[in-house]
Amino acid sequence: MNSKSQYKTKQREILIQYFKTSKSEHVSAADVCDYFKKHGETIGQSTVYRHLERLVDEGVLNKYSFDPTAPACFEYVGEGAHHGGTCFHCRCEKCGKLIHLHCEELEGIGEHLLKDHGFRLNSMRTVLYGICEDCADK
Amino acid sequence: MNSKSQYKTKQREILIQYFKTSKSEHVSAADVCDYFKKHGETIGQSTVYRHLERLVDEGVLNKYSFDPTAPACFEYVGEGAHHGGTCFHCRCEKCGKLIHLHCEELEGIGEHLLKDHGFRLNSMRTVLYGICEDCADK
DNA sequence: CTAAGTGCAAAATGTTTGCATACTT
DNA sequence: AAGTATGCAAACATTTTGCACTTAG
Repeated sequence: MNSKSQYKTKQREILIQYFKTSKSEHVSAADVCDYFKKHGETIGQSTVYRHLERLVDEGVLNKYSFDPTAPACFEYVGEGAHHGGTCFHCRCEKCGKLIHLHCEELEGIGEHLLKDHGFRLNSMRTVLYGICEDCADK
Repeated sequence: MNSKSQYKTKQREILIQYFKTSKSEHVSAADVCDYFKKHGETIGQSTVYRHLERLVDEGVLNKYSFDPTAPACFEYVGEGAHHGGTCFHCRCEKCGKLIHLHCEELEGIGEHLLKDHGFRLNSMRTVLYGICEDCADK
């Protein structure tokens, strides 16, 4: 967690601002690029990746990488309020939909794993696979 | 989970045999290719990927990926129902160790997900990531 | 004979890197 | 001026796809 010294640049400011105001929990590097374009600003993808990586290091963002195929996504977790608890992701094996879950009952399994199995769950990185409601109906 | 009809080909036989006898829990697509080469057999990478994907669908293999950068790994989990209850896998992010869990408490989350979130969990395919006891001590 | 499987090479995807230029301090 | 940051394009690594050929049934 080494927040290296850095300059205050336009790109960094906009990028952080975007995450702060973004409600989406699944922001990808491409999303960031699009956002800049839409607002008449420019940013190179390398810059995006470099910032994202650093912000994850700094603990400002969480990174979720599930599938090597799909793009990784990022979520703002900086000093703000945000969900106090663990966050889980469910991936539908049929349609590929990603579901973001904040659920108290699920949080219990983290504690359970630690107490009974000595395993410190990283919910950030864990994905629960299965079939979503929509696909199950078919 | 549709085990489509398929022909019995040399490639498929060797591939399955390899997984059955392989103790390694992290076999990548590249590993499979290497194995074939070492044994004087040939297999195209496309064929490898196509088989792997299908075998995962069939529940013969378990697939997990940590990093979008790194290759996905596969593990043989057998064809039959084997272990009676739900079986979860925990993967240590540090040492890569894979822990097999049979735990009633964890089985509850499958039901919970279905009831409260309409999500039909496939524990076969799900991997819980985190830090194992040994690594946490350091 | 037909449908499925195979292999090669090319394409697609997501991410990283090299390097010359521009910006912060 | 010194040290970062940026952006483009090229490089990378893994996985997927198009297509002609082969093989199992």
